[in-house]
Amino acid sequence: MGRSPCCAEDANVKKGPWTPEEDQKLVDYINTNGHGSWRSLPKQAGLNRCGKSCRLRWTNYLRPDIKRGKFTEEEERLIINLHSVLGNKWSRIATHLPGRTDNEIKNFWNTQIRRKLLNLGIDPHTHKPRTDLDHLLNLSQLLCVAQLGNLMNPLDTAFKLQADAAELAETQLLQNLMKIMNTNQRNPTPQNIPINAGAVPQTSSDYQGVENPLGYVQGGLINYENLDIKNHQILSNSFEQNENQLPGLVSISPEMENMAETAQDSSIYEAWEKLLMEDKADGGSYWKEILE
DNA sequence: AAACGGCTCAACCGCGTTGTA
DNA sequence: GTACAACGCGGTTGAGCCGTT
Repeated sequence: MGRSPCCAEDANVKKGPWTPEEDQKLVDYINTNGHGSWRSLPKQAGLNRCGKSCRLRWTNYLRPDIKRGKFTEEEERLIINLHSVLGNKWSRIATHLPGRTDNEIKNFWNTQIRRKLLNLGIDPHTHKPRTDLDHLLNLSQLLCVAQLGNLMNPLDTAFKLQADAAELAETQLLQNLMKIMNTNQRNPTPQNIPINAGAVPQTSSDYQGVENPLGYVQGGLINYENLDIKNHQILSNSFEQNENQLPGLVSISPEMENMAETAQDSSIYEAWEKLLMEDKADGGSYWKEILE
């Protein structure tokens, strides 16, 4: 079934940034009459805009309960946790952050959180450690530093921190490999399919506990706060606590999950090969020992 | 001071969903 | 059950701001 494009009947409707006068008209009208039908609102409010544009302006900017200013750390944690469960369901995420709009959260995610996670070696889509080659380029740099660090005074904290980061990256890679090995050894049976694969929680009780951001972060998701490489605050204890608890919490369709798994597997093998080559070139036996 | 590039965020676009006749 | 209108959502765009060269 086709649908006519929004405002197609009136090609002369204004687009682009709203003026203060337009804002005032919209606010005055909604305060007096409520928004009612967005389609008919612009005409009644004396605005040369389409209803969609009015709705967006109101919900994302003019609504009185909009919270302005920077996101707090608490909000940031909550967004990450909710995103790990809900994916890009920005409006669903926004319902848990009073005063924040889906658009605002989406922008915040795309411009800041996403980059932060990438820098920490975490895939922002899966919330799992990255295993792509770009990341491995950084990894090999870290490995060099780590090896240097071993030669230096162990009390040299800057080197030690970077060495910790390298070790963390290595362990995460190893963990992924182990996972793949385990998966490949078993025949895929329906019991092996995660119960929640492809399912998006429909009620708040479906992600009970997620709204307790601290509990969730400490319990399952990588505690990226403690991995804040930028601020040199890697806490190896917290990693030890979490290293066996990297849950597949992202809800994607089974087909997508299979695709992602396959793609991830091949890049992990490539990464693995690269690390072995490097290890061999260094005459080391680190990975051999781990495997044994 | 000017040019440039990166970043932010308001706004738009297109599609899926829902409601109604 | 079908057709259509309206709404809502997520992805994308682009103007403007800001820092760097």
